[in-house]
Amino acid sequence: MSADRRTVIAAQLEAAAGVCEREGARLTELRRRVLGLILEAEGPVTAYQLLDRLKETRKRAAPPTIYRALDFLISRRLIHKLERLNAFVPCIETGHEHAAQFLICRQCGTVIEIEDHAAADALEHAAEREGFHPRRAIVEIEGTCALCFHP
Amino acid sequence: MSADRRTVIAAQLEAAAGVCEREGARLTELRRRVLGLILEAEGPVTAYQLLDRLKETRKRAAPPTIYRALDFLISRRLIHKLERLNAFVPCIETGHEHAAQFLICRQCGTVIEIEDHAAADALEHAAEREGFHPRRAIVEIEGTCALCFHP
DNA sequence: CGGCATTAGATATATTATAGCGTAGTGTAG
DNA sequence: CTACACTACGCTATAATATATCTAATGCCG
Repeated sequence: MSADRRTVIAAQLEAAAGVCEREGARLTELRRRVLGLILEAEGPVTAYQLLDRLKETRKRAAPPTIYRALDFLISRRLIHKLERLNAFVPCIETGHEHAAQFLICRQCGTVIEIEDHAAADALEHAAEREGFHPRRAIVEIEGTCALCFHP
Repeated sequence: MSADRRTVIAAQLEAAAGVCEREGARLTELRRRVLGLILEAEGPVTAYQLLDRLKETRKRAAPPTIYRALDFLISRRLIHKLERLNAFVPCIETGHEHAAQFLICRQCGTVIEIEDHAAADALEHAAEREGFHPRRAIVEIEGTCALCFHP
């Protein structure tokens, strides 16, 4: 990993620590380490991939270790779960409520997070027209990314 | 189950048979039975729930039996998979390509399928602005349905 | 009928996720 | 400072979801 990338990740971890502190949540060593592993990953990473990596430095880690850390990080909006992939990625907008939408490339597996308010609003209105009170929208669009697309 | 409901389900099965025949796909006895079980269910139903029900009449059914039938039904657009729930529901618009969006009530578990073109278009445009070529959008909105909502 | 493709049976195993209970650390009211 | 409540974590087991692989049966088409 480049020095630049390490610096960026360190800054993201500090930002996460700030978010947690302001909200009275404890970003423990374990949780910070798991968040670090997700930030280091090049793309979506599964719970058991994280577990394998975590075990390199924390031999006694078991599935609940990872799932509890993931639950915490999701509850603090520091990461997202991609339901389609059963995998996890960092939030682009650390620690804030935001409308998240994901573009998943079927060729290369790359995932791009976007935040499109027009689409989010349209979905909210569509739900409300049914008398439904939306709390969270899962939006995962599968297709081909710009780099993989050859017409 | 009411006689009315049985009639409706029989009609839905016939419609599915028609769709398959027109497309040269084989709605075998097994696949028809699994689709029937999904139509009979009051709400989303998991693969293993289906397997248990299927076993009542087909003792030798095993997980691959169900998963293969589900894959077929999804490929023919006769059912949807809800990624958030790992569960399956019938399509409202049997056998046609359509923009499907789901409203999932956290209180009662009811799932409502809607088809909102404004939201679907907004998502498509958002994806295309990233140079992405969307093929399928997974949209599952969690919240509270009209019946469960008490302000 | 014979050959090919599709479907289904059968067994095993992989992958993803949670339950339940005990222990240790942390903050805090008394 | 200490007893209590609370949270986090360790640990073991197990549940729930899904797929791989090989073989047998079935249907289709020439």
